[in-house]
Amino acid sequence: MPRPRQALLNRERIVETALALIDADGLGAFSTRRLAAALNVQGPSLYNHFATKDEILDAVADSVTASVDVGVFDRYDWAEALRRWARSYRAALAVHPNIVPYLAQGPGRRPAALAMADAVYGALVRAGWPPARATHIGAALRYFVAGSALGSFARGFVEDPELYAAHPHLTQAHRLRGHQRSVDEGAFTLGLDALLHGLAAEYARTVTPLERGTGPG
Amino acid sequence: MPRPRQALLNRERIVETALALIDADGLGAFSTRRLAAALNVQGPSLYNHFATKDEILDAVADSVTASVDVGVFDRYDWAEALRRWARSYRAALAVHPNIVPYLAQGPGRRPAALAMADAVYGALVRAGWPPARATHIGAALRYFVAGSALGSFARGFVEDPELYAAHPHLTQAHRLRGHQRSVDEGAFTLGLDALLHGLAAEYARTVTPLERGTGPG
DNA sequence: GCTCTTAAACTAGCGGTGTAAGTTTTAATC
DNA sequence: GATTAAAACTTACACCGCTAGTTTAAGAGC
Repeated sequence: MPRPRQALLNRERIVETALALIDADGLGAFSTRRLAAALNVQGPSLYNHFATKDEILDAVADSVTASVDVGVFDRYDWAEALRRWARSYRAALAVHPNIVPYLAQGPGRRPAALAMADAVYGALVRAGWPPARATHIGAALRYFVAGSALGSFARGFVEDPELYAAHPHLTQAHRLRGHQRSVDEGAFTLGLDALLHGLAAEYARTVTPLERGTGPG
Repeated sequence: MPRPRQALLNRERIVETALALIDADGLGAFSTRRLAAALNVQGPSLYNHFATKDEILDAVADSVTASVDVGVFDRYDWAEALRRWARSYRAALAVHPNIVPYLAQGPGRRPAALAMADAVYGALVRAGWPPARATHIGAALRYFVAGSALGSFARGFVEDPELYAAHPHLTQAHRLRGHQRSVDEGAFTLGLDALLHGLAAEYARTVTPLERGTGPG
Protein backbone atom coordinates (compact mmCIF):
# COMPACT_ATOMS: atom_id res chain seq x y z
CA MET A 1 0.00 0.00 0.00
CA PRO A 2 1.45 3.40 -0.99
CA ARG A 3 0.53 6.58 0.77
CA PRO A 4 -3.24 6.40 1.36
CA ARG A 5 -5.65 9.25 0.53
CA GLN A 6 -6.55 9.50 4.20
CA ALA A 7 -3.70 9.03 6.67
CA LEU A 8 -4.22 5.85 8.67
CA LEU A 9 -2.14 6.91 11.65
CA ASN A 10 -1.58 9.89 13.88
CA ARG A 11 0.20 10.27 17.18
CA GLU A 12 -2.99 10.39 19.20
CA ARG A 13 -4.39 7.17 17.77
CA ILE A 14 -1.04 5.44 18.24
CA VAL A 15 -0.80 6.51 21.88
CA GLU A 16 -4.37 5.48 22.66
CA THR A 17 -3.93 2.06 21.13
CA ALA A 18 -0.55 1.57 22.78
CA LEU A 19 -2.01 2.35 26.19
CA ALA A 20 -4.86 -0.07 25.62
CA LEU A 21 -2.43 -2.82 24.62
CA ILE A 22 -0.19 -2.16 27.61
CA ASP A 23 -3.18 -2.18 29.93
CA ALA A 24 -4.38 -5.45 28.49
CA ASP A 25 -1.16 -7.44 28.14
CA GLY A 26 1.58 -5.64 30.04
CA LEU A 27 4.77 -3.84 29.11
CA GLY A 28 6.57 -7.09 28.39
CA ALA A 29 4.14 -8.12 25.68
CA PHE A 30 4.11 -4.69 24.07
CA SER A 31 5.96 -4.54 20.78
CA THR A 32 5.90 -2.17 17.85
CA ARG A 33 4.74 -4.97 15.59
CA ARG A 34 1.80 -5.87 17.81
CA LEU A 35 0.91 -2.21 18.13
CA ALA A 36 1.04 -1.79 14.38
CA ALA A 37 -1.13 -4.87 13.88
CA ALA A 38 -3.73 -3.44 16.24
CA LEU A 39 -3.75 -0.34 14.04
CA ASN A 40 -4.06 -2.42 10.82
CA VAL A 41 -0.68 -1.32 9.62
CA GLN A 42 2.81 -2.75 9.19
CA GLY A 43 5.39 -2.31 11.95
CA PRO A 44 7.75 0.24 10.44
CA SER A 45 4.92 2.63 9.56
CA LEU A 46 4.95 3.77 13.18
CA TYR A 47 8.36 5.28 12.57
CA ASN A 48 6.79 7.95 10.40
CA HIS A 49 5.27 9.34 13.59
CA PHE A 50 7.69 8.40 16.36
CA ALA A 51 11.45 8.03 16.18
CA THR A 52 11.77 5.10 18.60
CA LYS A 53 9.71 2.75 20.69
CA ASP A 54 10.77 4.69 23.79
CA GLU A 55 9.31 7.84 22.29
CA ILE A 56 5.98 6.05 22.02
CA LEU A 57 6.25 4.91 25.63
CA ASP A 58 7.11 8.46 26.68
CA ALA A 59 3.96 9.73 25.02
CA VAL A 60 1.89 7.00 26.64
CA ALA A 61 3.38 7.76 30.06
CA ASP A 62 2.76 11.45 29.64
CA SER A 63 -0.86 10.91 28.63
CA VAL A 64 -1.34 9.11 31.95
CA THR A 65 0.44 11.84 33.92
CA ALA A 66 -1.70 14.46 32.19
CA SER A 67 -4.79 13.11 33.93
CA VAL A 68 -3.41 14.02 37.37
CA ASP A 69 -5.15 17.04 38.89
CA VAL A 70 -2.51 19.67 39.63
CA GLY A 71 -5.10 22.43 39.98
CA VAL A 72 -5.38 21.54 43.67
CA PHE A 73 -2.28 23.60 44.36
CA ASP A 74 -4.21 26.72 43.41
CA ARG A 75 -7.20 25.91 45.59
CA TYR A 76 -5.90 24.45 48.84
CA ASP A 77 -3.17 25.08 51.38
CA TRP A 78 0.01 23.09 50.85
CA ALA A 79 -0.89 20.17 53.11
CA GLU A 80 -4.39 19.60 51.80
CA ALA A 81 -3.16 20.11 48.24
CA LEU A 82 -0.43 17.50 48.74
CA ARG A 83 -3.00 15.05 50.04
CA ARG A 84 -5.35 15.56 47.12
CA TRP A 85 -2.55 15.55 44.58
CA ALA A 86 -1.16 12.29 45.95
CA ARG A 87 -4.60 10.68 45.77
CA SER A 88 -5.19 11.94 42.25
CA TYR A 89 -1.72 10.81 41.19
CA ARG A 90 -2.19 7.35 42.60
CA ALA A 91 -5.65 7.06 41.08
CA ALA A 92 -4.25 7.93 37.67
CA LEU A 93 -1.52 5.32 37.95
CA ALA A 94 -3.78 2.66 39.41
CA VAL A 95 -5.86 2.69 36.22
CA HIS A 96 -2.75 1.86 34.17
CA PRO A 97 -0.41 -0.04 36.51
CA ASN A 98 1.55 -1.66 33.69
CA ILE A 99 3.07 1.61 32.52
CA VAL A 100 4.19 2.61 36.02
CA PRO A 101 7.65 1.00 35.92
CA TYR A 102 8.41 3.05 32.84
CA LEU A 103 6.84 6.24 34.12
CA ALA A 104 8.54 5.98 37.50
CA GLN A 105 11.97 6.51 35.96
CA GLY A 106 11.45 10.25 36.31
CA PRO A 107 9.96 13.13 34.36
CA GLY A 108 12.71 13.11 31.73
CA ARG A 109 11.47 15.35 28.94
CA ARG A 110 7.77 14.60 29.29
CA PRO A 111 5.80 17.85 29.44
CA ALA A 112 2.97 16.75 31.74
CA ALA A 113 5.47 15.29 34.21
CA LEU A 114 7.48 18.51 34.18
CA ALA A 115 4.34 20.60 34.68
CA MET A 116 3.44 18.46 37.65
CA ALA A 117 6.88 18.79 39.22
CA ASP A 118 6.67 22.54 38.70
CA ALA A 119 3.28 22.78 40.39
CA VAL A 120 4.28 20.71 43.42
CA TYR A 121 7.59 22.44 43.98
CA GLY A 122 6.14 25.90 43.38
CA ALA A 123 3.34 25.43 45.88
CA LEU A 124 5.70 24.21 48.60
CA VAL A 125 8.12 27.09 48.16
CA ARG A 126 5.22 29.53 48.11
CA ALA A 127 4.07 28.08 51.44
CA GLY A 128 7.42 28.93 52.96
CA TRP A 129 9.26 25.61 52.79
CA PRO A 130 12.98 26.07 52.10
CA PRO A 131 13.77 25.08 48.49
CA ALA A 132 15.85 22.03 49.45
CA ARG A 133 13.09 20.85 51.75
CA ALA A 134 10.47 21.34 49.04
CA THR A 135 12.52 19.10 46.76
CA HIS A 136 12.71 16.43 49.45
CA ILE A 137 9.00 16.54 50.12
CA GLY A 138 8.11 16.23 46.46
CA ALA A 139 10.53 13.35 46.08
CA ALA A 140 9.33 11.53 49.19
CA LEU A 141 5.72 11.70 48.08
CA ARG A 142 6.63 10.56 44.60
CA TYR A 143 8.51 7.63 46.10
CA PHE A 144 5.45 6.64 48.05
CA VAL A 145 2.94 7.07 45.24
CA ALA A 146 5.11 5.35 42.66
CA GLY A 147 5.85 2.49 45.02
CA SER A 148 2.19 2.04 45.81
CA ALA A 149 1.22 1.93 42.15
CA LEU A 150 4.20 -0.08 40.94
CA GLY A 151 3.09 -3.43 42.12
CA SER A 152 0.01 -4.01 44.11
CA PHE A 153 1.34 -5.22 47.46
CA ALA A 154 -1.43 -7.77 47.70
CA ARG A 155 -0.99 -9.03 44.14
CA GLY A 156 2.68 -9.75 44.90
CA PHE A 157 1.62 -12.73 47.00
CA VAL A 158 0.90 -15.95 45.17
CA GLU A 159 -2.43 -17.63 45.84
CA ASP A 160 -0.86 -20.88 47.02
CA PRO A 161 -1.30 -21.73 50.72
CA GLU A 162 1.45 -24.36 50.67
CA LEU A 163 4.04 -21.77 49.75
CA TYR A 164 3.61 -20.05 53.11
CA ALA A 165 3.62 -23.15 55.28
CA ALA A 166 7.25 -22.60 56.25
CA HIS A 167 6.59 -19.03 57.44
CA PRO A 168 4.84 -18.91 60.79
CA HIS A 169 3.32 -15.46 60.32
CA LEU A 170 2.25 -15.76 56.71
CA THR A 171 -0.34 -18.47 57.10
CA GLN A 172 -3.03 -16.14 55.77
CA ALA A 173 -0.90 -14.51 53.07
CA HIS A 174 -2.50 -16.51 50.29
CA ARG A 175 -5.75 -14.66 50.97
CA LEU A 176 -4.21 -11.24 50.36
CA ARG A 177 -4.93 -11.33 46.64
CA GLY A 178 -8.63 -11.65 47.34
CA HIS A 179 -8.60 -8.44 49.35
CA GLN A 180 -6.28 -6.61 46.99
CA ARG A 181 -8.24 -3.40 46.73
CA SER A 182 -8.82 -2.90 50.44
CA VAL A 183 -5.27 -3.90 51.38
CA ASP A 184 -3.66 -1.55 48.88
CA GLU A 185 -6.06 1.27 49.66
CA GLY A 186 -5.64 0.82 53.41
CA ALA A 187 -1.87 0.81 53.16
CA PHE A 188 -1.88 3.89 50.97
CA THR A 189 -4.18 5.84 53.28
CA LEU A 190 -2.17 4.84 56.33
CA GLY A 191 1.11 5.88 54.75
CA LEU A 192 -0.22 9.12 53.33
CA ASP A 193 -1.74 10.14 56.65
CA ALA A 194 1.46 9.31 58.48
CA LEU A 195 3.61 11.22 55.98
CA LEU A 196 1.45 14.32 56.10
CA HIS A 197 1.24 14.13 59.87
CA GLY A 198 5.01 14.13 60.06
CA LEU A 199 5.34 16.96 57.56
CA ALA A 200 2.85 19.13 59.42
CA ALA A 201 4.85 18.65 62.60
CA GLU A 202 8.05 19.75 60.87
CA TYR A 203 6.31 22.74 59.30
CA ALA A 204 5.06 23.91 62.67
CA ARG A 205 8.53 23.46 64.13
CA THR A 206 10.72 24.99 61.43
CA VAL A 207 8.79 27.39 59.19
CA THR A 208 8.24 30.70 60.94
CA PRO A 209 4.91 32.55 60.52
CA LEU A 210 6.75 35.29 58.62
CA GLU A 211 8.01 32.82 56.04
CA ARG A 212 4.61 31.27 55.47
CA GLY A 213 3.16 32.39 52.19
CA THR A 214 -0.06 34.09 51.29
CA GLY A 215 -1.94 30.87 50.68
CA PRO A 216 -2.87 29.09 47.47
CA GLY A 217 -2.66 30.83 44.11
CA MET B 1 32.08 -29.23 23.18
CA PRO B 2 30.39 -32.23 24.83
CA ARG B 3 29.95 -32.53 28.52
CA PRO B 4 33.19 -31.30 30.12
CA ARG B 5 35.05 -33.20 32.84
CA GLN B 6 34.53 -30.31 35.21
CA ALA B 7 31.13 -28.56 34.98
CA LEU B 8 31.54 -25.01 33.68
CA LEU B 9 28.36 -23.64 35.20
CA ASN B 10 26.45 -23.73 38.42
CA ARG B 11 23.55 -21.65 39.70
CA GLU B 12 25.70 -19.54 41.97
CA ARG B 13 28.14 -18.53 39.25
CA ILE B 14 25.27 -17.77 36.89
CA VAL B 15 23.52 -15.57 39.43
CA GLU B 16 26.69 -13.68 40.34
CA THR B 17 27.56 -12.99 36.74
CA ALA B 18 23.99 -12.01 35.89
CA LEU B 19 23.90 -9.49 38.73
CA ALA B 20 27.20 -8.00 37.62
CA LEU B 21 25.92 -7.66 34.05
CA ILE B 22 22.64 -6.08 35.18
CA ASP B 23 24.52 -3.67 37.44
CA ALA B 24 26.81 -2.69 34.61
CA ASP B 25 24.43 -2.40 31.66
CA GLY B 26 20.87 -2.45 32.99
CA LEU B 27 17.96 -4.84 32.76
CA GLY B 28 17.23 -3.86 29.18
CA ALA B 29 20.64 -4.96 27.93
CA PHE B 30 20.55 -8.22 29.84
CA SER B 31 20.04 -11.27 27.65
CA THR B 32 20.68 -14.95 28.07
CA ARG B 33 23.17 -14.89 25.22
CA ARG B 34 25.18 -12.05 26.72
CA LEU B 35 25.11 -13.76 30.09
CA ALA B 36 26.30 -17.01 28.52
CA ALA B 37 29.06 -15.21 26.66
CA ALA B 38 30.27 -13.69 29.92
CA LEU B 39 30.46 -17.24 31.28
CA ASN B 40 32.33 -18.51 28.18
CA VAL B 41 29.45 -20.71 27.19
CA GLN B 42 26.72 -20.86 24.53
CA GLY B 43 23.29 -19.40 25.29
CA PRO B 44 21.15 -22.50 25.66
CA SER B 45 23.58 -24.10 28.15
CA LEU B 46 22.01 -21.92 30.83
CA TYR B 47 18.83 -23.92 30.46
CA ASN B 48 20.51 -26.89 32.07
CA HIS B 49 20.46 -24.90 35.31
CA PHE B 50 17.43 -22.61 35.03
CA ALA B 51 14.15 -23.24 33.26
CA THR B 52 13.58 -19.69 32.02
CA LYS B 53 15.18 -16.27 31.97
CA ASP B 54 12.69 -15.15 34.62
CA GLU B 55 13.91 -17.90 36.92
CA ILE B 56 17.40 -16.44 36.63
CA LEU B 57 16.08 -12.97 37.40
CA ASP B 58 14.18 -14.35 40.38
CA ALA B 59 17.38 -15.82 41.75
CA VAL B 60 19.23 -12.55 41.16
CA ALA B 61 16.48 -10.55 42.86
CA ASP B 62 16.43 -12.91 45.81
CA SER B 63 20.19 -12.71 46.23
CA VAL B 64 19.79 -8.96 46.63
CA THR B 65 16.90 -9.32 49.08
CA ALA B 66 18.94 -11.80 51.08
CA SER B 67 21.39 -9.05 52.00
CA VAL B 68 18.73 -7.10 53.90
CA ASP B 69 19.16 -7.32 57.65
CA VAL B 70 15.97 -8.77 59.14
CA GLY B 71 17.66 -9.60 62.42
CA VAL B 72 16.77 -6.13 63.65
CA PHE B 73 13.28 -7.37 64.48
CA ASP B 74 14.77 -9.57 67.18
CA ARG B 75 16.86 -6.81 68.70
CA TYR B 76 14.79 -3.63 68.70
CA ASP B 77 11.26 -2.50 69.45
CA TRP B 78 8.95 -2.39 66.45
CA ALA B 79 9.52 1.30 65.60
CA GLU B 80 13.31 1.24 65.78
CA ALA B 81 13.37 -2.10 63.97
CA LEU B 82 11.22 -0.70 61.17
CA ARG B 83 13.55 2.25 60.81
CA ARG B 84 16.65 0.08 60.63
CA TRP B 85 15.02 -2.45 58.34
CA ALA B 86 13.90 0.27 55.94
CA ARG B 87 17.42 1.71 55.82
CA SER B 88 18.99 -1.69 55.31
CA TYR B 89 16.43 -2.53 52.62
CA ARG B 90 17.02 0.69 50.76
CA ALA B 91 20.79 0.32 51.06
CA ALA B 92 20.59 -3.17 49.55
CA LEU B 93 18.52 -1.94 46.62
CA ALA B 94 20.61 1.17 46.08
CA VAL B 95 23.65 -0.98 45.32
CA HIS B 96 21.73 -2.72 42.53
CA PRO B 97 19.15 -0.21 41.28
CA ASN B 98 18.74 -1.88 37.90
CA ILE B 99 17.12 -4.98 39.35
CA VAL B 100 14.61 -3.00 41.44
CA PRO B 101 11.83 -2.78 38.82
CA TYR B 102 11.85 -6.56 38.65
CA LEU B 103 12.16 -7.10 42.38
CA ALA B 104 9.43 -4.58 43.21
CA GLN B 105 6.76 -6.73 41.60
CA GLY B 106 6.34 -8.51 44.92
CA PRO B 107 7.80 -11.48 46.78
CA GLY B 108 6.28 -14.06 44.46
CA ARG B 109 7.95 -17.35 45.32
CA ARG B 110 11.35 -15.94 46.26
CA PRO B 111 12.43 -17.34 49.63
CA ALA B 112 14.40 -14.34 50.94
CA ALA B 113 11.52 -12.02 50.09
CA LEU B 114 9.07 -14.28 51.87
CA ALA B 115 11.32 -14.52 54.92
CA MET B 116 11.51 -10.74 55.01
CA ALA B 117 7.73 -10.35 54.79
CA ASP B 118 7.38 -12.91 57.56
CA ALA B 119 9.81 -11.08 59.84
CA VAL B 120 8.20 -7.67 59.35
CA TYR B 121 4.65 -8.87 59.78
CA GLY B 122 5.52 -11.08 62.74
CA ALA B 123 7.25 -8.30 64.63
CA LEU B 124 4.36 -5.89 64.14
CA VAL B 125 1.75 -8.38 65.32
CA ARG B 126 3.94 -9.29 68.29
CA ALA B 127 4.06 -5.59 69.20
CA GLY B 128 0.28 -5.52 69.41
CA TRP B 129 -0.68 -4.07 66.03
CA PRO B 130 -3.91 -5.59 64.71
CA PRO B 131 -3.13 -8.03 61.86
CA ALA B 132 -4.77 -5.88 59.18
CA ARG B 133 -2.87 -2.85 60.38
CA ALA B 134 0.41 -4.78 60.39
CA THR B 135 -0.19 -5.67 56.74
CA HIS B 136 -0.82 -2.01 55.90
CA ILE B 137 2.31 -0.85 57.67
CA GLY B 138 4.50 -3.39 55.94
CA ALA B 139 2.99 -2.47 52.61
CA ALA B 140 3.32 1.28 53.15
CA LEU B 141 6.97 0.99 54.04
CA ARG B 142 7.63 -1.27 51.09
CA TYR B 143 5.92 1.27 48.84
CA PHE B 144 8.21 3.96 50.13
CA VAL B 145 11.43 1.97 49.98
CA ALA B 146 10.70 0.51 46.56
CA GLY B 147 9.71 3.90 45.20
CA SER B 148 12.86 5.48 46.55
CA ALA B 149 15.08 2.83 45.01
CA LEU B 150 13.17 2.46 41.76
CA GLY B 151 14.41 5.57 40.14
CA SER B 152 16.61 8.13 41.72
CA PHE B 153 14.42 11.23 41.95
CA ALA B 154 17.35 13.44 41.07
CA ARG B 155 18.46 11.29 38.14
CA GLY B 156 15.00 11.61 36.63
CA PHE B 157 15.74 15.21 35.70
CA VAL B 158 17.67 15.81 32.51
CA GLU B 159 20.78 17.94 32.71
CA ASP B 160 19.53 20.48 30.16
CA PRO B 161 18.75 23.98 31.47
CA GLU B 162 16.76 24.92 28.36
CA LEU B 163 14.26 22.18 29.04
CA TYR B 164 13.10 23.90 32.21
CA ALA B 165 12.85 27.42 30.82
CA ALA B 166 9.08 27.15 30.42
CA HIS B 167 8.58 26.15 34.07
CA PRO B 168 8.94 29.08 36.46
CA HIS B 169 9.85 26.98 39.50
CA LEU B 170 12.18 24.51 37.88
CA THR B 171 14.94 26.90 36.84
CA GLN B 172 17.42 25.00 39.01
CA ALA B 173 16.15 21.52 38.20
CA HIS B 174 19.00 20.79 35.82
CA ARG B 175 21.36 20.88 38.79
CA LEU B 176 19.55 18.08 40.63
CA ARG B 177 21.59 15.35 38.98
CA GLY B 178 24.75 16.82 40.41
CA HIS B 179 23.39 16.49 43.94
CA GLN B 180 21.82 13.13 43.38
CA ARG B 181 23.07 11.43 46.50
CA SER B 182 22.16 14.18 48.93
CA VAL B 183 18.76 14.81 47.33
CA ASP B 184 17.78 11.15 47.36
CA GLU B 185 19.15 10.60 50.85
CA GLY B 186 17.47 13.73 52.19
CA ALA B 187 14.13 12.80 50.71
CA PHE B 188 14.37 9.27 52.05
CA THR B 189 15.24 10.42 55.56
CA LEU B 190 12.49 13.02 55.55
CA GLY B 191 9.89 10.52 54.39
CA LEU B 192 10.99 7.77 56.75
CA ASP B 193 10.97 10.10 59.74
CA ALA B 194 7.54 11.41 58.81
CA LEU B 195 6.14 7.91 58.31
CA LEU B 196 7.45 6.62 61.63
CA HIS B 197 6.32 9.75 63.40
CA GLY B 198 2.82 9.18 62.13
CA LEU B 199 2.86 5.49 63.01
CA ALA B 200 4.04 6.16 66.56
CA ALA B 201 1.15 8.56 67.00
CA GLU B 202 -1.36 5.96 65.84
CA TYR B 203 0.23 3.31 68.06
CA ALA B 204 -0.11 5.52 71.10
CA ARG B 205 -3.69 6.27 70.19
CA THR B 206 -5.03 2.84 69.27
CA VAL B 207 -2.93 0.04 70.75
CA THR B 208 -3.71 -0.39 74.43
CA PRO B 209 -0.91 -1.19 76.89
CA LEU B 210 -2.43 -4.65 77.44
CA GLU B 211 -2.13 -5.46 73.75
CA ARG B 212 1.47 -4.38 73.52
CA GLY B 213 3.78 -7.34 73.29
CA THR B 214 6.71 -8.42 75.36
CA GLY B 215 9.28 -6.67 73.21
CA PRO B 216 11.65 -8.01 70.57
CA GLY B 217 12.32 -11.71 70.20
C1' DG C 1 -1.82 23.19 -14.28
C1' DC C 2 2.70 21.61 -13.87
C1' DT C 3 6.57 20.65 -11.01
C1' DC C 4 8.78 19.76 -6.69
C1' DT C 5 8.88 18.41 -2.10
C1' DT C 6 7.18 16.06 1.65
C1' DA C 7 4.42 12.58 3.93
C1' DA C 8 2.91 8.09 4.87
C1' DA C 9 2.38 3.82 3.71
C1' DC C 10 5.00 -0.30 1.99
C1' DT C 11 8.72 -4.48 1.47
C1' DA C 12 13.04 -6.48 2.51
C1' DG C 13 16.38 -7.35 5.65
C1' DC C 14 19.98 -7.04 9.67
C1' DG C 15 21.37 -8.45 13.96
C1' DG C 16 19.47 -9.62 18.07
C1' DT C 17 16.07 -12.21 21.45
C1' DG C 18 14.06 -16.41 24.35
C1' DT C 19 13.90 -21.05 24.14
C1' DA C 20 12.70 -25.76 22.10
C1' DA C 21 14.72 -29.91 20.10
C1' DG C 22 17.98 -33.12 19.43
C1' DT C 23 23.15 -34.60 19.74
C1' DT C 24 27.38 -35.93 21.98
C1' DT C 25 30.22 -37.23 25.56
C1' DT C 26 31.26 -37.62 30.30
C1' DA C 27 30.20 -38.85 35.17
C1' DA C 28 27.68 -41.45 38.37
C1' DT C 29 24.95 -45.52 39.67
C1' DC C 30 23.42 -50.22 39.88
C1' DG D 1 30.26 -53.21 32.56
C1' DA D 2 25.79 -51.52 31.17
C1' DT D 3 22.57 -47.94 32.05
C1' DT D 4 21.14 -43.47 33.16
C1' DA D 5 21.54 -38.72 33.91
C1' DA D 6 23.98 -34.45 33.33
C1' DA D 7 26.02 -30.72 30.87
C1' DA D 8 27.80 -28.98 27.26
C1' DC D 9 26.80 -28.41 22.20
C1' DT D 10 24.38 -27.08 17.33
C1' DT D 11 20.43 -25.94 14.86
C1' DA D 12 16.33 -23.66 14.31
C1' DC D 13 11.89 -21.05 15.02
C1' DA D 14 9.28 -17.12 15.65
C1' DC D 15 9.67 -12.75 17.20
C1' DC D 16 11.98 -8.21 18.28
C1' DG D 17 13.52 -2.96 17.24
C1' DC D 18 14.86 -0.60 13.62
C1' DT D 19 17.15 0.91 8.91
C1' DA D 20 16.98 1.47 4.05
C1' DG D 21 14.93 2.12 0.03
C1' DT D 22 10.42 2.23 -2.77
C1' DT D 23 5.94 3.87 -4.14
C1' DT D 24 2.37 7.02 -4.49
C1' DA D 25 -0.60 10.71 -2.78
C1' DA D 26 -0.99 15.42 -0.94
C1' DG D 27 0.28 20.00 -0.72
C1' DA D 28 3.13 24.22 -2.06
C1' DG D 29 5.12 27.45 -5.45
C1' DC D 30 5.47 29.18 -9.83
